[in-house]
Amino acid sequence: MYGLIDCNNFFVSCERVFNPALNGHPVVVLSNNDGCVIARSNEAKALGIPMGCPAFQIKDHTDPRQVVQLSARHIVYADLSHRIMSIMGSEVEGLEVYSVDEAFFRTPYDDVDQNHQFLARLVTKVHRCVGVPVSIGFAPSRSLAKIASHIAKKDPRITDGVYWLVRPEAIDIILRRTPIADVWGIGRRLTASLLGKGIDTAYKFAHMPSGMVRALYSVTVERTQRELRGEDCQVVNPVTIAHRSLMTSRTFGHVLTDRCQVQDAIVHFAQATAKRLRDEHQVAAAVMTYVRGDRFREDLPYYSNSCEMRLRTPSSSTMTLVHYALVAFNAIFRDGFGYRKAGVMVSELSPDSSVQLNVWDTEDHGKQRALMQAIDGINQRYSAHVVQLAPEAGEQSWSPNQSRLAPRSKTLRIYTGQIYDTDASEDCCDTSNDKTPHTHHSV
DNA sequence: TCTGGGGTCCTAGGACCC
DNA sequence: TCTGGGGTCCTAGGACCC
Repeated sequence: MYGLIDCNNFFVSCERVFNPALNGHPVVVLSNNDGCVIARSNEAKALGIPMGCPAFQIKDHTDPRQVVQLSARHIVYADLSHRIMSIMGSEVEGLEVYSVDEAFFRTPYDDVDQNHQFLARLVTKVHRCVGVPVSIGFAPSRSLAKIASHIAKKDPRITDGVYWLVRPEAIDIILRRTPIADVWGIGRRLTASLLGKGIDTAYKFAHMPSGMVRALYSVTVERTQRELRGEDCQVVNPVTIAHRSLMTSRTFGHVLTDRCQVQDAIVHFAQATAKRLRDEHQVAAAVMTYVRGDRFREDLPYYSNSCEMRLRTPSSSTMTLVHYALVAFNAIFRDGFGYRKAGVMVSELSPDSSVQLNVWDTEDHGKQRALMQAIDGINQRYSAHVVQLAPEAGEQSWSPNQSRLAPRSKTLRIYTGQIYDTDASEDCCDTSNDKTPHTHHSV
């Protein structure tokens, strides 16, 4: 059987770890540009604030002064996630980290009650050690475990945070109560299509003829259907497996028209992507740059384009990737338009241990690799951006807005040996969101 | 005034091959 | 008048996820 551990209101719960005064209040965490709501506390959900709600629309749902709005601090969330996954990894077999706040695993026992007791203790342990509340569901398939974990989270009668779906009669009852839109893998388009055919519950979907599902939709949808019938056939690609592509992109704090400013951003994104690639010990055979205008501004001409470059030899060198990202950028940049977002993506990744050198390639890859290792080493030893290839102005014109970072007094806390200092300067609002937690000393 | 940032997989259709 | 039948590979775009 499969279990799914799911953190409750994850980003909000992380903020509450560092500021317990937030408990009991409606709290939302905002996306990178303080744009939309990406996490809500139960109190915020009760006020009717939907997921993905643009921040400026919160007032449509409630008095915005009632709601604590916080800029996201993904570095902090990633660290807490890592702690939770470490605990899980040491307690269960076959942990598949599916996202920052979710992981599938194999339940350790054959017996349902034994599993239940074991997992209830695990819920308590994670909460006690990390401070983040979690829920666990378990069932014969991952899709059913997902439904079970939602029930564990939502139903207040489930006090120990664990819910299981194993007996066929129980599964039928729950599937009849589950709206088709709540099924994992059934998004907006499929929901609309299925509703049009009178399929409004997970139960009706599970009992459609398989051949019809396959013919109307795709193998993915058919797999989802089989999962609801208790068959284990979902192919999960956990993030612990190597990425197939990596992307760095941002919405700018405001519309940019100057070529140099957008180019600065591209250089920054390419550098960041190259570093992540090296951290994963992978190389890329293709680099794509894209730019686009502001899709919400109807008063400006909209332009959007992308260009992909193939590398002669797969690489993770910052110099190489920046070079190709800029060649692509120069191919698509047009004067006279406003730009609101841009990004760099690398794809066709492979392990860096097996780079096949191109006969016609004249670049010296050995030297580049040694240089990259040296730079990464210096940056790791000192602070993140001591050595950079391209000069970057202190204040980047494209920096996203992040005006709602938790105040320093609320974030600087000693936490099991680490000090988080997410807002280095007390007076000015530092918009850089790349601060890493520094380990100053053990406590 | 203000609308995120990553990822994955699948399918259809065209180019090309024998 | 009559105009094959498979294959494979690649790409763009759609749909989904958190």
